[in-house]
Amino acid sequence: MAVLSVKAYSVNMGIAERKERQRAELREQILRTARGMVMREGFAALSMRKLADAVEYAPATLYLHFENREAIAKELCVRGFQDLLAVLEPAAQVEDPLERLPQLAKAYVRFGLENPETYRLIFMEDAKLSTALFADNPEGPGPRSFGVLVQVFVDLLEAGRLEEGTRPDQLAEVLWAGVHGIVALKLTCSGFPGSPAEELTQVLVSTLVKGLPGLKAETKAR
Amino acid sequence: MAVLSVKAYSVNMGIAERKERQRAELREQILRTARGMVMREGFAALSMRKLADAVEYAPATLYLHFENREAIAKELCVRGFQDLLAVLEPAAQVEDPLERLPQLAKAYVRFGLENPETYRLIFMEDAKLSTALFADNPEGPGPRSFGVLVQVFVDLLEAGRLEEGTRPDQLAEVLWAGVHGIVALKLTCSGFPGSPAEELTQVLVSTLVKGLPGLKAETKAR
DNA sequence: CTGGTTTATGAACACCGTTCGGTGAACACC
DNA sequence: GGTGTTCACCGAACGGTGTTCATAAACCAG
Repeated sequence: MAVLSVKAYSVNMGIAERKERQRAELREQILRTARGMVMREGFAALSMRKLADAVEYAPATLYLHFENREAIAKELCVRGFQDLLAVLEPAAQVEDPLERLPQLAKAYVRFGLENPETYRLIFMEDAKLSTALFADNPEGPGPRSFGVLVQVFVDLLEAGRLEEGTRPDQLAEVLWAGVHGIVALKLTCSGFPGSPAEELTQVLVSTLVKGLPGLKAETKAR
Repeated sequence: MAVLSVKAYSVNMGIAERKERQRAELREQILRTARGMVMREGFAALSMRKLADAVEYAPATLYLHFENREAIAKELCVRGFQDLLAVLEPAAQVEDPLERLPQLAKAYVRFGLENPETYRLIFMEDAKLSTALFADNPEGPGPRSFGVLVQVFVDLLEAGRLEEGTRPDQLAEVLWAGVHGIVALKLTCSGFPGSPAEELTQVLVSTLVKGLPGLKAETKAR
């Protein structure tokens, strides 16, 4: 009886494991397919029916794995953000903060321009999506990657190279706004012909660091 | 006969004028209603059917005045941009460029946060929409308002207060990216709790102008 | 083999943007 | 005044969307 029970238990577990695995596999396949469609045609072009067609299931089946379309978007959001984080990682390793800063900025902008649809999904689609990255989990990927930016200024501050009382978090947020602005404008206002994003990134960083080049504060200089 | 034809002509004109006027009025009413719906519930919630209901016409009638939904969006885009321009106008009048700069930035950010749905429509919805503001007309409202930003740095440069060879257009674009980034992040990443937008704007401007506060360039400061 | 649980689905609902053929009223001409 | 024409307007339809639900099939435990 006890033995039988153990056997049944182990068999159950094997079957349950396999089922669980298959379930996770299908979920993964759905996400992979969805990701491909979003990267190719943008999130707006991702329809549940086309997605179901692509994975060769009925549309209703998708709802056994995701609450709705937005849940898929959220998941893709998280994964896209992880990719962004991965791109930032190498730059974050640079020791000198003043060297690290332009590298981070450059990597960020490059990611945005090279993965436009992913970037749009993460940062430009819906406020509810980025919530999954920031508000939901306290130590989620969102705050963690923001921490990378903050660290630049913390390091500068701790080395006594920045004025005391300066707030690293504010500087980081401004930097973030700057690089995001560059990416967002390039992605959205394609009609406006400005300088290349790389140049702008350089100008942004160097101006943030050193201020306006050769600025004379006097009102009248003559 | 001649008189009759003149009379007919004048009557025709009167009728034609009235027709034209009524046509323009309806078009305007559609746009006003659409604008209200967008400002209240966002562009995504604007449907041709609801819009038709609101103006008390059949959906098909809307297509007698606009090619499609996107054409309405484009028109709303242009009008929203004019509002933005109007908000920027007073700040643009400030004489001292170094005083004008923070005022422009402040006005811009304020507009974005006070008119979130309008701002989203203009700058975050679709690349095709902003095309109507920039690429389409060479001296349209888009380039004109960008010129306001450029002017700040042109003035500084012409007064000899900026290093020669500095490119005002690039600085203006960076500034634009900065304020746009602040607005966009606040609108989209509402889950992320950062500093208030006004503070960020101040930090952005002062950092762009003066550089990092008290920065020491030496790698080792001890 | 039986009963119950999980998994998948077809059909439906309520929307959406857009098109098209028809209708009726206002107009122009004789 | 009668007649032909133009034109704003609309009902209905097409093909699409996200989502739900009852039904059926597959599976597995006892």
